[in-house]
Amino acid sequence: MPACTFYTTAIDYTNAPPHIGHAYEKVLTDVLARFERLRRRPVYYLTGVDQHGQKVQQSAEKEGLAPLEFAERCTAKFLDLWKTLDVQFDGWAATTHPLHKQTVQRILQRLFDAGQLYKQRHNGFYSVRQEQFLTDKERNEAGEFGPEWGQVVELEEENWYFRLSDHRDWLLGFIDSHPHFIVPAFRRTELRNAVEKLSGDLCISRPKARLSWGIELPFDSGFVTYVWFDALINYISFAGYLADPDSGLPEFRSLWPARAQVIGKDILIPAHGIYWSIMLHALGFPDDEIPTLLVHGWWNISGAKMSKSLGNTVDPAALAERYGVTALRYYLMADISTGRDADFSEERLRMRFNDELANNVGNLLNRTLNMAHRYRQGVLRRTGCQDADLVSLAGTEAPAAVAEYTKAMEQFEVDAALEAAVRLARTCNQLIEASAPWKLAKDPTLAERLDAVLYHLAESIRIIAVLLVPVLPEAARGILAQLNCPTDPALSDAGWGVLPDGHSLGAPVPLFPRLEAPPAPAD
RNA sequence: GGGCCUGUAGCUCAAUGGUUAGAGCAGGGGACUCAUAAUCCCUUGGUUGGGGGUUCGAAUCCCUCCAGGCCUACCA
Repeated sequence: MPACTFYTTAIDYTNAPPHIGHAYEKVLTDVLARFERLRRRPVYYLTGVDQHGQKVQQSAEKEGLAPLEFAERCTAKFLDLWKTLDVQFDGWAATTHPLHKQTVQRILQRLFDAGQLYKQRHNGFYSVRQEQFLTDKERNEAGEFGPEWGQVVELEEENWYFRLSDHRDWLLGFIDSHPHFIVPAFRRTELRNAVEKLSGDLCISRPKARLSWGIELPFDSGFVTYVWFDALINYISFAGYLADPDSGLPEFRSLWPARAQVIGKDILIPAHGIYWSIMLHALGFPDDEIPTLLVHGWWNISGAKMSKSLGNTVDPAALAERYGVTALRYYLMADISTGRDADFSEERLRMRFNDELANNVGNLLNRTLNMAHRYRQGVLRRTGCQDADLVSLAGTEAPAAVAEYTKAMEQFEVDAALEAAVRLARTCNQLIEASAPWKLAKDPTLAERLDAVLYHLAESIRIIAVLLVPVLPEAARGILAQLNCPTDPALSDAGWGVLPDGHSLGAPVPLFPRLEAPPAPAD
């Protein structure tokens, strides 16, 4: 076990602006990392951008920019978004970084020295316009390459290959003996079937004449390395693998293996499940240092896959602007079951925010503080009251919620974790109705019961706030501030009975103003 | 063509092969007043996509069909 919990995300390609899927993955990983911080465990969260490759080179040319300039401009959009969404990462993996290049070249040299790479001539049909080789799947019904490919020539080209298929049997055995390699489990089946059919090696280079925007092979300057040995390497290069001692990068041994590498379902096969795991194996990583891949699903737009060509992408920055970061983060974490797909809907975003945060949690805080001030000048009293409903809340329901929450978070099921927290709030609202503090306040003989109810409510809300910290860092701090509690709690503070006798509560200020639907466009 | 996933209440989802298939929201009825017209209680609603099979027992396992989604398709 490494000293530090390490999470990585896929790095985003700097060819197009971020959409809701990018935001989801980074927020999900942010929540997992913040959960570790809540537990006061060391954590390192690495995310970044993939800046090389042909599409960046082409897009840059189109706009008359140098590739780096184009990539940096797009990178800035991602960085802005992460700041907006409170995504708090520790390491930033930008593949144009010199230290990354250095590690990539060291790794390539190693594999070259170990005989894992070889050069081979390939003959095929090449589209000049699209700058790519064509395979039979590009042929149309007539068995020909259509006009969309422009001029197609038969071309012979040399390239470098990685001996992928040598490791096929190892990977099959590894998948079989490591049930937690892929989360969720059904993706593991899918991967195994794909590996069974694996044949052939992996082309890892492009001749510079065709693609110059990349990292040069250290043993053959006529080529740059293609995406796999560039982008995938970020997970270890920025974690300090093969780095010089004075590089300023983290100590690799303290991070590796990652607790989970968070990726989308589209890049499990073949990129991460096959190429990446075999790359690690070929580099000499033992089986217990091949990290878990946490494979998340997609946000679809009314059932359809989101894509630029359909024009149905969702801009996360605009959503954050319209509804606030709290509502957006909550929705992204609550309304999808980790690993599965979900339908994105602004209506559901508003609904879940209003029902669960405004009406349930927010209003609970608000009414509790109001009653405490109205009946007790905001001062809590710990009493010896042993009424069954209160004993049950303190001894059973609150601890059960914390336990359920913790278990769910450890299994990356953020939606289930949030549900546990929200259910505790619902229990508190029920307690208020059942105990009717406004009636207790009228009867001096029930003063002790009133104090006990108010104390139990405040304690429960405090615990709920602690549980909400990873998903809603700002809002949780807001709740704790109104309770006059420290705003950087640990998970251990979610135990019962932290508030002392005589504790003064702050003034109630609505934290989750209800969201209204935007006016219908007048078209 | 090969593979994987999904199909359960109007919606979003739960249910190690084991009581009468549950919860939130929405809908209907009622209560309360501390509160962000919030909350609380009661309630309507299901041939678990269809059809076979295994079992004392199936939403769950097997076969098959239907619908939707995704990956992959001798590979540079």
